[in-house]
Amino acid sequence: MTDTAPRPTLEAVAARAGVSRATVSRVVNGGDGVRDVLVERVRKAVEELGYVPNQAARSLVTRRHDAIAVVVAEPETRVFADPFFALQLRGISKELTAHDNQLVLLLTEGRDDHARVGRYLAGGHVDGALVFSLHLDDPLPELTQRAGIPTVFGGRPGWSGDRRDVVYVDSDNRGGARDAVRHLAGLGRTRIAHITGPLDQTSAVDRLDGYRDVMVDADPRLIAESDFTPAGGEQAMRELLGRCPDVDAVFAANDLMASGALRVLRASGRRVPDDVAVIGFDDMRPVAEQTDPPLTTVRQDIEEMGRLMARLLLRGLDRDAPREGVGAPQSSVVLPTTLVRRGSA
Amino acid sequence: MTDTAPRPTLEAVAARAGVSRATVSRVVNGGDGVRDVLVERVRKAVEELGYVPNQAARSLVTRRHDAIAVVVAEPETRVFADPFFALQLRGISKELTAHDNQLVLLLTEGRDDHARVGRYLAGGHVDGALVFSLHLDDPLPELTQRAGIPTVFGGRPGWSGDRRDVVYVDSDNRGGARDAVRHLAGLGRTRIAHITGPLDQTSAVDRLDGYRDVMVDADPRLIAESDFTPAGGEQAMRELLGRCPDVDAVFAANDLMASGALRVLRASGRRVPDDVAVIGFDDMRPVAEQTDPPLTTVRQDIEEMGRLMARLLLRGLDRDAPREGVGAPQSSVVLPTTLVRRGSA
DNA sequence: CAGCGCGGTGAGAGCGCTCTCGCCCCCTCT
DNA sequence: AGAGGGGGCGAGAGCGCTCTCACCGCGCTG
Repeated sequence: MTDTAPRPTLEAVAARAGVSRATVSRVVNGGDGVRDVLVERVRKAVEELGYVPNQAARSLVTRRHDAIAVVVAEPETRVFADPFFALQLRGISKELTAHDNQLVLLLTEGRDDHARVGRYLAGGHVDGALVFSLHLDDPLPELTQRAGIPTVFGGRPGWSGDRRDVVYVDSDNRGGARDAVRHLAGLGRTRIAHITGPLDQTSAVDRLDGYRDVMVDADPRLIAESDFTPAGGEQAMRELLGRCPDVDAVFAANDLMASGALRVLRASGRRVPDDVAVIGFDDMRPVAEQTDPPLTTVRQDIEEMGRLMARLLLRGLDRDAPREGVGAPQSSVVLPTTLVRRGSA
Repeated sequence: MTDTAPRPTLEAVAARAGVSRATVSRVVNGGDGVRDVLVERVRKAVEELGYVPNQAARSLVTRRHDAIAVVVAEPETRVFADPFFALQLRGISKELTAHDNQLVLLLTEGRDDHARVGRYLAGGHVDGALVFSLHLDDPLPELTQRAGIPTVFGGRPGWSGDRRDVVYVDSDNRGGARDAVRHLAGLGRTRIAHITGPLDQTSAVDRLDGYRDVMVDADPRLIAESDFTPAGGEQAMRELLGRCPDVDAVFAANDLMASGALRVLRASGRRVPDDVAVIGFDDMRPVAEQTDPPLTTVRQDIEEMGRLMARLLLRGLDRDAPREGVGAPQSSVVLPTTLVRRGSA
């Protein structure tokens, strides 16, 4: 933990190369309009001195930071504790890195933190924000809006229905759910139950809608509201079994709940998929592949979602484009899902 | 995505409050040595104008950034895809937030990225770094060292043996492993096998060492080298069963491998824990609780590790302390582990 | 051959903030 | 009551960079 040596400045490089600061600056930022001889000389000086531009000084004048905030609200840290978020983050990171942007991670817990995040975003530390806020009543979207900072959401924000300028990236939750339920129907199942996620999250709502799209007049008793956890899945499955002992298929809104359902089904003496077919959602490998039988599920390309979010945001920033294009809203993207067949259905 | 309105500057606040820039600055930074009347007036002006300090300008002169880099190397993104890393990140985030520091996340993939990270760290964007680099040959430690930036490692770095000034936070992998194996021995098991992680990671090595501490002259055939994945665990378990059909206990270096081993054991007709007792490591809930039977395992307080890393680093930065304390190496911390008994042993 | 244009370069003015000084005023001490 | 001291405040000099603008010299045109 040694103290850092005094870092060389532009001035120093200029002196060594025998040119002006302006020229060094030009070279460092691309070198257009500078004779090759000088470019070479400056490069050499930079190399020898180990010069690295001071980002603070640069930002001060350019008003750019080449940094993007990724905001994750506490409720999401559940999501965050599963690979879902990690993969998304990885996608984001890859894309940002490719464009020389830094990733500033903001995790929030509760109300106070929202204020803090708002202050941070408004503080002009970052050029844009990627926000994970899948809850209906989340204040985050409002917040970034007010901070006047370009934002792309991960997952459809709950209140976005009426706002045209909200940009988000989401999986086709509804379509994926439809595929799953259709697959079950195609298997000849008729008593198809659904275990929902928490209905204050758009993803859960959309999956339920997809289920309803296919099961147009489903017995309402075939729907059990749950919470995306394995324990919740067990609980919901027990309820379903109690209400409708004749259920012959279950579509759970995520793999975790499906795994819980699987256990309950087995404990009840039912065979999967023979007596009851089961489909999950997410394709969380560690879970889906380890269940018995392995879980048939709906896969979404999570890493791609992250990458896309970043891409959309950066494009929206549109830094080198004609002025009028700046901050122009991109349109949202909904990524397709695919059904992954394993043993459970 | 509206363009940001021109943000008010210190100057503007000063004008509105009828004081000098210096006074506003004083108030914004704590307000010592300013009369209450003025403090109040400035506060009001700040409020009305919605003033937020420009961090770039501030950093330019203070040479502080109140930002910490968290560096995760690609090989770790495996780890990263499990809750382990997410939790650690959460701990880090909490601690940093509490001290008004930002978290800049750097994920690296391959050699090129190392250069990039090196440049970034050297670029003076952050005040310190938290590095996850558990591999024996990892260049990252070297890198932060050269960048002259205070660093705390997550997990004992491979080459740290001879370096006194390396600070890290780790779990007591060796002790935890000892506890696990002792527990198995206490159960009366004598043919206790060990499935290792990849031995280029210190955590895997340490767990193996712990195993050996107890099984002083263990049959070498009872040790199978693996890779921390479920598939690897299956493979290793098959090998073990082939070599030593009489094995009556298995200590796997993580839960994922233990879950794989469990499956193989069951497939081989053995009963767990009756015929073969199994213990994992990590206490990755989603895995450990879902196996059949639920996995007995060694828990580490992951979030606390993260928090501790951040705390150690911030303390090392020691910004407000007497000059001589700055950058003083803190000592490393090794967190205790606890055995969590479930059904498998 | 004068004049124009243009690519290439340097000088210098900030960007918004912190921090050191020095000034002023008021309070205390003798 | 005068001198000395100290707390409170403002002036101003940068921090390291970018960017505009003016300048210089060249080759070209008329």
